[in-house]
Amino acid sequence: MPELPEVETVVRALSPLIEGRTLRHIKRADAPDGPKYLGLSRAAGQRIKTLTRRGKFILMHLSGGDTGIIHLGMTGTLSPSKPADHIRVIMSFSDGDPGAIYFRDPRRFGRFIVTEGDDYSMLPTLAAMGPEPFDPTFTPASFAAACGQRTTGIKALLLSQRVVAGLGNIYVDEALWQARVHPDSPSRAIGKARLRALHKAIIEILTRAIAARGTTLRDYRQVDGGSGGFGASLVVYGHKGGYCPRCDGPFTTASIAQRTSTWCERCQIRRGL
DNA sequence: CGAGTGCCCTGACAGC
DNA sequence: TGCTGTCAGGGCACTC
Repeated sequence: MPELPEVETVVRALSPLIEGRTLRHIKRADAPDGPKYLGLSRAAGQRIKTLTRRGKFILMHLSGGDTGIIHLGMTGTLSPSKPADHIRVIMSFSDGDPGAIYFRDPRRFGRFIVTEGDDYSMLPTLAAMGPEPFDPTFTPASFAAACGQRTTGIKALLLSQRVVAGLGNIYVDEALWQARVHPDSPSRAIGKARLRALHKAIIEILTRAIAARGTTLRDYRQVDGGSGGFGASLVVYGHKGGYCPRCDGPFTTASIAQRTSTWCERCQIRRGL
């Protein structure tokens, strides 16, 4: 559930708490390392230089040159106060306050991997990640070029992270509605005008969602436990059975790209324009 | 290599 | 009340 705005909100809150501090211990709380939890012990003794975000991944840049990579999955949270249950990783610090950061993840979709240097090969999605939506290289022209090469439906393409980083099910549906593009449009069949509109909608919606500190549906929480404020601004996501505020057409809900999708069949078109 | 499918996992919720 | 069944979905392994 955490998508780019939620992860960005977490990074902004967490950075001042941990940047510049040295990790004393870092360990799994409930089980030995598995494929989703690798190399944690490498990070012990290293200082966290900076905390950044790439798509939905959180990157801890360590003084020894290694990188701690955290993905919150569906239900992951990072918190300075100790959760009651489902703690997966504990990072403790040599001194200072807070004394530790807890990674909680009830549904176990999250990951926490410490790599040597910046070797992302064990995380293929991160390794093949498209441009950040706010990066100057993400332009209408570059977006159109990337879409023009693919036969996949636009929703599947956006969820793949390869054309632009950070979108998940919520913001994809919102951006497609705003740009009047059908989620099942073959990406190369979308006309220039709507591709341009979609590029703009992606940036606009993510900007607004970050300003609202993300969307809280069920699980996502800010570092301080608070909820995100973007939920009231959602037009299509979660509005199954509702009506389009633009044309009054009934919303359609069905599975597209293995995700529950809601759209307006009347004003979101499949090809052209 | 691109495209499509199944799986992981557990809490929330609906229905009986 | 308490049980059962369904749903939520990001990323990855796997197949064709």
